[in-house]
Amino acid sequence: MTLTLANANVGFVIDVAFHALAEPRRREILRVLSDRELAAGEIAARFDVTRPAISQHLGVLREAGLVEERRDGTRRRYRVRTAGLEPVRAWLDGFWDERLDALKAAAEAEAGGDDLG
Amino acid sequence: MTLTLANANVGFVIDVAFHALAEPRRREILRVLSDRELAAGEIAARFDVTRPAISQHLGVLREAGLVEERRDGTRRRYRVRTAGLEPVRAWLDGFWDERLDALKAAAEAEAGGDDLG
DNA sequence: GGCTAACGTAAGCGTCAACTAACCATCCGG
DNA sequence: CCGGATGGTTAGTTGACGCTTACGTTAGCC
Repeated sequence: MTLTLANANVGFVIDVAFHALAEPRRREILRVLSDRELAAGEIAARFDVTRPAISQHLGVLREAGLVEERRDGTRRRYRVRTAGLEPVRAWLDGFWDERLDALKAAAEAEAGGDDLG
Repeated sequence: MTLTLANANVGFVIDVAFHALAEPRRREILRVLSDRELAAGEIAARFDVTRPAISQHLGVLREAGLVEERRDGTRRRYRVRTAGLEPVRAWLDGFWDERLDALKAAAEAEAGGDDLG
């Protein structure tokens, strides 16, 4: 309601994704999981922080749809969910397109609109 | 020094960029600036928060290399700096490539390595 | 059933970030 | 020079976040 943009539904997903990616540790977790599936303890073993900290990070990544959880006995294997990165890429692409369109329109307007052919 | 990764120099730039983009208000500022150049007051007039808040956001965006400042009398016109978004895109692309390479290698290894030709 | 391993969760704590209010700096017209 | 306009800066507050310690939960094994 604050702005005129329709950021009621779409903006939330993008916000969660960017928020999750803003933390360097979470990006490193994604990098570690990029090529293989690992259990929570195996992930935590690669960092200096305690295991609960990693668990909380995994929870944030899971809420953002960036990782997927698969239960295997007492283990919980985590794997990257590629679809979760699409909102971010879509935001970047949309930004680019919007900008290019505006620049092209501005160039045409400045030239008088007779340089199309 | 915390990890074995060489995130001393490159990681900092990416961190600053992601941190700047993590704030929804700053992403909206970039959207507003995507098609036109605006002064600080004109930007602030489009939001509910006070001008100092916008000024601080603009400072963060400037430090992250996402916007450019151009002085014009007492006015300060701000414009999007496209190059600032490249580290983010590079991170996403690098993540994709790394992941695809690992998956391809895993598939070849699982097949026995004789399915190359 | 008891024991251990693997994990998530809750409470508490220190730190950082976003916001507001008040202040300071710069530029321009009279 | 003076007054208003534009806008960055500082001090202080509030809320969120990441981390640790302690505890609860589930699965497998004897």
